[in-house]
Amino acid sequence: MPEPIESQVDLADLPQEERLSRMRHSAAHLLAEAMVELIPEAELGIGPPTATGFYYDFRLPRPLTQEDLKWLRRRMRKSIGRRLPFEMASISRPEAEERWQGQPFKLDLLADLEDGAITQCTHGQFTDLCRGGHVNHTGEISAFKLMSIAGAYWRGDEANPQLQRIYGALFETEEELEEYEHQLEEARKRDHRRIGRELGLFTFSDVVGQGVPLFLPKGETVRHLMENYVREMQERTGHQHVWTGHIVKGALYERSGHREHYADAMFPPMVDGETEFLLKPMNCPSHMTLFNAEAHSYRELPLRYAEFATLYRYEKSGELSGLTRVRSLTQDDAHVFCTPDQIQAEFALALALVKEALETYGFSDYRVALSLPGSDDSTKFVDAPEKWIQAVTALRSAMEASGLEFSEEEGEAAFYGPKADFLAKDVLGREWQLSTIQVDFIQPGRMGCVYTGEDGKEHTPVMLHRAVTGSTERFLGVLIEHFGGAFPLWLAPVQAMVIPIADRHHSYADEVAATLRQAGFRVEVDARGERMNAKIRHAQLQKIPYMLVAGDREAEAGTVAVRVRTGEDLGAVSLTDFIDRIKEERETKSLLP
RNA sequence: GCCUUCGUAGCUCAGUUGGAAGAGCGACGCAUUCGUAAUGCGUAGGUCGUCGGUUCGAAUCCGACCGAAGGCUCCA
Repeated sequence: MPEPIESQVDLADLPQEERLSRMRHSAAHLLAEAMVELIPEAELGIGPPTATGFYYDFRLPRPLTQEDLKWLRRRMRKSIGRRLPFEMASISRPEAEERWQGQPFKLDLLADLEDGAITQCTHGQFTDLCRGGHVNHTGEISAFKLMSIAGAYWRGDEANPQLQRIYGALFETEEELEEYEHQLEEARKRDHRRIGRELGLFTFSDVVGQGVPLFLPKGETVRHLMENYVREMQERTGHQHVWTGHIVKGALYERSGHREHYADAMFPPMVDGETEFLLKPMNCPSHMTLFNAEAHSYRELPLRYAEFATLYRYEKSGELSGLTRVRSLTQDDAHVFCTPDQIQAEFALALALVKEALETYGFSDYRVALSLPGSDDSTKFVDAPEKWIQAVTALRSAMEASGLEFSEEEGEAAFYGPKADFLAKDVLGREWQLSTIQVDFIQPGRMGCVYTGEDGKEHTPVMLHRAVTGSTERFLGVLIEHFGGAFPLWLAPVQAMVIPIADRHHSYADEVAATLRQAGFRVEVDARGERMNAKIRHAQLQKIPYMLVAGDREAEAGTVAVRVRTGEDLGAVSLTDFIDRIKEERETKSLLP
């Protein structure tokens, strides 16, 4: 017989996170209950809480519809109204196996549980295998909504059956739920794919192929500015830029070890007689080849190679998404060859670059995840225990020296070494992995990289991999959403729109534009046969930082009437004063307006 | 790659039970020459994603393929 476990809690005493998590998990139980009623042959997977709600996975004889979601929600609400207690009980393995006979996923879960640690949870007529964490009764479940239906593999493994997952959102109050839906709506409005089209930045075409973004002139302008910024930063910090082409012999990646680990993610080879070429999916082997082209002394180290390289990765078709997940990407990649003693200083330098860049772009809120090798999976990581210890120790002490907060994540390292990944929060609070710094004790040895040390003997350098913005495409996608398309002046593809009020002001408008261009600004004149109001509206929608209205008064006085895209009206400003203002903004990379 | 949904004009979207392809915005033309978020009138623009099938007849029903979105998985 199941043995009851007392689990009364006073919800008000719990921290909000815990309270929400209990409500969300409990709601998942109601969903499963409702599903079993709707489709009795449903096979149940798992139903955990998530950051915004919960989900439950089911194997079903038919696809779910939107109508089903409505029905399920109504059924769940009914259970809430009944204020049914959630009763936890301990249960023996034979009893559990008996109860979940015909529920293959529950039996699968059961197999992983220790005897004596098997518990179930019952509310009303429904009992689920469950480790606990509920509210006291169904009436304590608050505002929720069933959001979407998605496919998900059992235990997240492609080799397992695919289940249907229902996602729900749950918050403590209706207002918070609405707020969450509002946030989703805001995110949709800021979607970089939508803004990219509206602002004429980039496009995709099935004629060219999946996952290859095509940049229109305005989008290319922004890309170029982003790259220039990193290039300038790299030059001033002792990096040397290199260039290594687009294809590489397959054999090089066999030697480096990449082919073994990433074969699935490379495009199929091009074959020329006996030789296979691959589209370059990463730069490290090319940069190590460059390193090997010359003899190196310890006096030259650290040697920092940087490249803006277009890489090609065969992402599976279902993984592609706008600019954030593409098949052709440009990496602001750098490889630093150094001695073990220099790791800490080089890491600090890389960190300084990353910090500066993230802050310049207005990502003031970011955290660092230290990705370490897992203890169990020997195939995923190169087997060289003492080198891993060395690399992890170096990275950890460098992180500690930096004073930045960081978390450690097991099993997330690259095959050749640990990584420090930078996760930045955008204005909507979403987290994006952007920059990365990695320590590599493995590849330089494999590739035969050596330098002559002070002792006159050959030594293998350590290599740091580092990307400031990661992929330009991805970073741009994130930036578009972060700024909602309203780029700061230094990045804006069009920095000012001159708006002549009537045709007779065109020549003055052209003069104004010419003067600004002379000062190095990107300016357009709206010479359409439209009214001034329409031109202002157009410039506003294009998120152009400054609108310069040019009419009789301005032409007379040699001024422009400046409207900022925030709506602020600066009134008549002399052209030289205006240029001073935007020069200042450009030089400081100001985040205003 | 897999699951679900979707694909109609440059964009956003209507299009009833299978019976003559529509609107708004944008583009273009003409008129208007205007003071801080949409001037008026007109014109052009579609092999209804592609291919095949069912049918007297397909945007509509069926199949395959291509592409997109949301997930799962992965990310040097």
